This record gives sequence, C-alpha cells and structure tokens, in this order.
Amino acid sequence: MSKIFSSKLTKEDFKRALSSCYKEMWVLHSQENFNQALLWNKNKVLQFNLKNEISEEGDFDSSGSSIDLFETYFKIFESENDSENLENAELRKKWKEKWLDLNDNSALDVDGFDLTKFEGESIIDGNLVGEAAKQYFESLNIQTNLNRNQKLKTFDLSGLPFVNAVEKTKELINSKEYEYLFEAAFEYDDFNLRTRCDILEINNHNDTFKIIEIKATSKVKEDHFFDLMYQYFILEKNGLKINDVALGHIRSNYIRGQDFNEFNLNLSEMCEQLIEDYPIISFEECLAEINGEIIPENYLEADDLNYNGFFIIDELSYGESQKRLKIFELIKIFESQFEITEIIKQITELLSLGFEDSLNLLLSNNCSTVIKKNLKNKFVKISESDNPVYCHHVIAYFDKNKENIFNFTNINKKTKALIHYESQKIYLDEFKSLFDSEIPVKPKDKSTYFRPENFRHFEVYKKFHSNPATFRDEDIIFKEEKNILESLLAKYTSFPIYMYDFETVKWAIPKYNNSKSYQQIPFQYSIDVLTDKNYDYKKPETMKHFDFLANSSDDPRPEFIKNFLKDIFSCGKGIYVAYNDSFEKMVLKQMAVLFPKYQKSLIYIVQNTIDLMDFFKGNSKKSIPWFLIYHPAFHGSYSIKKTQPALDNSFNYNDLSINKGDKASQTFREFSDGNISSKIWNSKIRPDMIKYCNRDTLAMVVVLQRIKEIFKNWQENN
DNA sequence: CTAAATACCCCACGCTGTTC
DNA sequence: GAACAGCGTGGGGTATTTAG
Repeated sequence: MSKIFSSKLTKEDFKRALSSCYKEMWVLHSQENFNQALLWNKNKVLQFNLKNEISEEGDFDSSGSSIDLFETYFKIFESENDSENLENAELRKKWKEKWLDLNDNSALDVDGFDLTKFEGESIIDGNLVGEAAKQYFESLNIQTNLNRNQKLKTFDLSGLPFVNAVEKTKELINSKEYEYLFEAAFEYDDFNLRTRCDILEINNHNDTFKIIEIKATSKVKEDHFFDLMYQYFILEKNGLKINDVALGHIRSNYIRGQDFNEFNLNLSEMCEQLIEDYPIISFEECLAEINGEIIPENYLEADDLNYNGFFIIDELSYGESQKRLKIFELIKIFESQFEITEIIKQITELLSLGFEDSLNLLLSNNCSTVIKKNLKNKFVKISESDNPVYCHHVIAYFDKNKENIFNFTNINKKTKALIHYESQKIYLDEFKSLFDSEIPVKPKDKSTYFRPENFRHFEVYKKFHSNPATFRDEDIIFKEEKNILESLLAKYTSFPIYMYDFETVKWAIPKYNNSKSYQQIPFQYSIDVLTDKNYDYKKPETMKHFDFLANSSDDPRPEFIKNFLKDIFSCGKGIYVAYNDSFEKMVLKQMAVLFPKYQKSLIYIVQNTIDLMDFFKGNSKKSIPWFLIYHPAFHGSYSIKKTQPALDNSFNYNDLSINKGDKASQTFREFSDGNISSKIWNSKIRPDMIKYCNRDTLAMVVVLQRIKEIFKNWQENN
C-alpha cells in the first residue's frame, strides 16, 4: 500500500510548522538536518534565531550579545574532540539522547525533539505533574465506579515500546472494560504519524472518546491547540469518534494546605488587596514589631495535595478573552477551513526535498506554513494573508557579534525582520541614521517603527563607533535629561543605603504548605549596606554585609523572614534598593500575605524600596525616559548582567562555579529534594552559593558608584 | 432630520524583556 | 516554567461631524 505522506512527521514537527515556523521545524526535524544547519552556519550561509533559546543568564561577560541555542550547541559540537571539557561532553551526550530515531517504532517517546527538555527542572516538573495526573484520574475512576456501581478499569501503557503499545491500545479499547488509558498509542499512515495520549477517556456507552493532554503549566497556550489537533487527527483516522478534547493543567490559585474553592483569589490578587490602602508604615513601628527575639512561625509537614484543587481540566482554548471558544470547537472551525491531510501532505513533501532545495526554502522570506487564529476565530495562513510575515527564525548569515538591528530592544522580532528584508541591511554600521530612506515605515501613517530607546541606543553606538578613542565616560549620560538623572541620583544621597537581592526556588507541584505552583520561594539573600559616603566596592571593608542561606529541606521562609528582618533594620533608618524591584517586592508581598506575623515590617520594605534599574529602563508612570545611562556595551539590554560589566569590566563572575541565578536556584532545589548529601553541600556547594549571591549585591554597588562618579566628573568639568 | 463616516477613548491582548 | 511592567495594536463602543 502506498503511503499518503512522503515522510514522518512528529507531533513537535507539526506544532512547529503550524504555530512557529517551517524553517525552524526543518532544522529540528532530525539530527541530520540539525547537523547540516550547523554546517551552513559554520560556512556563513545561515543564521538562526530560534524561539526557544537556552538562556545564559548569569554570564557577566562584557562581550555581551545574547547566546542562543545554536551558538551554545555549535560551540559544544565544535569542541567534540576536546575530551577535557567534561561539562560539554555531558551536554553532548544529553543532546544526542534527546534526538528521536525517526525510524525506531519501538521507542517509548515518539513526540519528536523537544527543546524544553533541556531546561533541567521543566522536564522533572513535567514528569511529576504527569504522574500526579495519573493518580488524579485513578481516584476519579474509583469514585465514579462507586457512584455508578460499575467496575471500569484504568491501564498505564507508558512502559511499553510504541509498536506494542499500539496493539495493546486496540485490545484494551475493544474489551470495553476500561475508562482511562494512560499513554495510549496510535499511529497513522504506516507509522508516519505517531502519538501517545496522556489521558484517553473512554465512554463505552456510546463509543466516544475524550483526549486529555497534561501540561505542567498554568494556562492553555497556542501550542496546546495544535498538540491536541494532531492527536485528534490521528485518532479520528483510526476510526475513533472524538467528542471532546481538553488540556489538564495546573490551577494557579490553589495553595497547598488551604481550603480550596475555585473562586478563591489567586495569590497576586491577595497581594494587591493587601497593599491597596495599606497605611504608610513608620520605621519605629517596625522596630516595635520585631523588637526582642523574632520567632519564626512554625509549620508542620505539608498536607496532602488536593488534586481537585491542583488540577484544572480546561476545555477552553488559549488567550484571556472571556468569549474564547472551546479547543474542540476551534478544531472543528479549523477543519472546516483546511484539510489537515493536505496540510501534512504539503509539509512532508517539503521535508523530503534534498539539502539543496531545502536551503532555498530556508533562505526564503517568510514562515510559509504558519496558520494563525485571528480575533474573530478564523484561521489565516500567513503566506496567504495580506501582510505576509517575514521570518526571523532562520535568515541569511550575519555576524551576531557586530551591532545589528536585532540588538534593538522593545521591537517585535517580526518587525526587525521586516526592516532587515526591506532595507537589505542588518548592521548598524550600514545605516547613516534611523530615518534613512531605505528603512521601511508603518504603511498607515508613515511613522517610524523605532522607539525613543532605539534612537538613543543608535546615537550612542554611532558616537562610540565613529571613534572609540574619543569616547568619554560622560558620553553615556543622556545629557538632555540631566534634570531627571539628577533627581534620581538625589535619592541616593542619604545613608544608610541597603542594597539587597534574593535567590528563590520553585516547584510545579507546591512543596510546602502555604505555597502555590511555581511560586518563587526565597531561600537566600544578600544585603550590602552603604553606611556613609565613603563606600567603595573595591574595598569591601567600607561597607557592611549580611547574608543568609537556608540549610535544610524545610520551608525556608520562616527562617528567611526572621534573619532578613533582623539584618535589614540593623543599620538604622535608610533607603532600600533592588535591581528590578518588582521581583523582590513580589516575594515580600507574598510572604506578608502568607506569613502575616511580621506583615508590617515586610510591607515597610516594599514601601521603601527603589529600583536601581530606573537609570536604564524607562518608566512612564514615574516619568523616567529610557536609558538615562546608555553604554555601547549594553547592546540594547538593561539587565544587570550587561550594565554592571559595561560600567566596570574588571569585575566578573567567571571565577565562580555557581555563576547564574538559575543555576543557584536549581542547585538549592536539588539539595532541598535530598539529592545532594549534606556533607558535599556544606563543604563544597554552600560556600559557592554564598559567594555568588554576595557578588550580585556588590554588582549593584558598582553600578551606583560608577554612575555617581561619572556624573560628578562631568559636572565638575562643565 | 437621518444615515453614514470619522474621531476618539478604553480595554483586552500580545510581545518584549527583566528577575529567579 | 512564572510574574510583572511597559507599550503598541486593533476591536468595540460612543460621540461628533458630514453628506444627502
């Protein structure tokens, strides 16, 4: 029998082709394609800008430009013979394992290459949530059997090789004895399409089926729609009548250990309510509150997880709209507009082209296979719409280390691609100004696509680039906005100044009572106190320093609060500074809600914290323009990972074994989950964790001190 | 005077970038 | 993965203007 499709197409392939980009799908379809893509990159033919970049967050390296998946793996594979680098060898091994042998029908997992599986925690969380879902449906099954006085069973096929699982699935369905199948397996067109369903609900009464996909996420997303459509398509082709599909995901207003009902406020709403109208707290009130010994609140072992609270079986599709349709209705609408078989035919035909023809496609202008839902719930194929979208995922080669339009902040990647394709330029060097005639403008009113921050970025870059030798420190100051900068600096003239920073950890399944899924649980802090104007980051003895790192697998928050409050008030009334303060404020507010004993003091810190990022990031509510300070080495970013090294590049994290926030977070989670012995923790890891966090607050001192110095020098010379 | 066209505002939504 | 914040876009609704 001849096959309908020209090649295999995994679920990940299908999702990528329809919701992201055909080119991206091509590259990640197989390891052969990926290797060829790497070769094209090496030969300066193609450049990549894939959606799921692996972040290299804590790399305080002044070289700057963001490191994406391809660069990372390119480096790893380039050094394939360098056996000395164990970390790279480990990553290479892991990377190769994740590739599916497309022709292996006995594999357990047939979904295709999934980038998120590289992010450590997300795969662990995914598996744990999947297991929890099975238990949830087991208990539902027991309950309904009691209610209807019937004995329907469940079956878990996850241990079976795919090809055996397909046979077993048929057998189980035919027996009519089962209500829920876990990891049921189906194939179509001689294994060209393969899928496993997390949960298959069988209604033996009328022979209909419901597909339930489980995700460790808090809401339905666009991806999930295509995920379920792929499964729906294969099952229908197998002759099953599907009467509904749903996405089982985490409910974000469920707090472990608390009574749950679905109308509960979620934590951020509770925080908002608490803060709203909260009176202004005085320093003295806080001292009174924490007077004497601070006794942490004690909590017993976590209560059992309430599955009815934790899971939500969501039939509605993606978006926040109140009027949004059910996923199943959307699939029906999609089917009425497009023939899914035809779409897969086209994609697989393209996939079976040789490398040379594929390269032409990879160099074409748009993401041709993408189909988007519009606001009226109609689907539109991008390549056939009035405004085809230029592709930014895979484009003709350019050197990412040279300042280019993709460095501009706050502009849509699609818009940057449009500017690139229509102007036929990419490096900032190629533009005289951002008003050059070859730069496209908005068709509607001929206004520019650029924002004020991009103009500022461009101007400073040009000044630097025209003659680096004459670029002076003061050139990073936005001189036209001198007054605003001055008033911002004035906030830092009284002492003490407390610079603080938190490290946090999170679990998809809330680990402690009084915590919710993915809640940022603080386990470590660092505080640097500038007690008077003689502080100097090069001389640590000129400042006071406090830190804390939790040391057990219990909920770290009670001890955290106790120590934090003791230290943060210890040098007298002052001002509090964080970098991107909304993060630290959120953590404090959540503790004020969930651990109300020292609520006033926690809220006092919230009320009196200012944001060091204000020097860089614009804020219309505070009337602060973008980039009051902009250095060419920022490369368009305002993260402290870029700003601090630009202001003093003699200062970096490369000597630390823990040099990223997420690495610190993951390490603590490992320790807390009992995967690191306390011996190794105490002797090796703990000291590094403390060093890392301390360096973070010191980086803040660098930023403030350098800005003050540069501003002062400029004032004195004028 | 009515109906259509235009102007304007608010809100929902999506994208970008930051923190962990 | 999450939350938060800024901000542009475009729909929906209402008010105002214009054409007949």
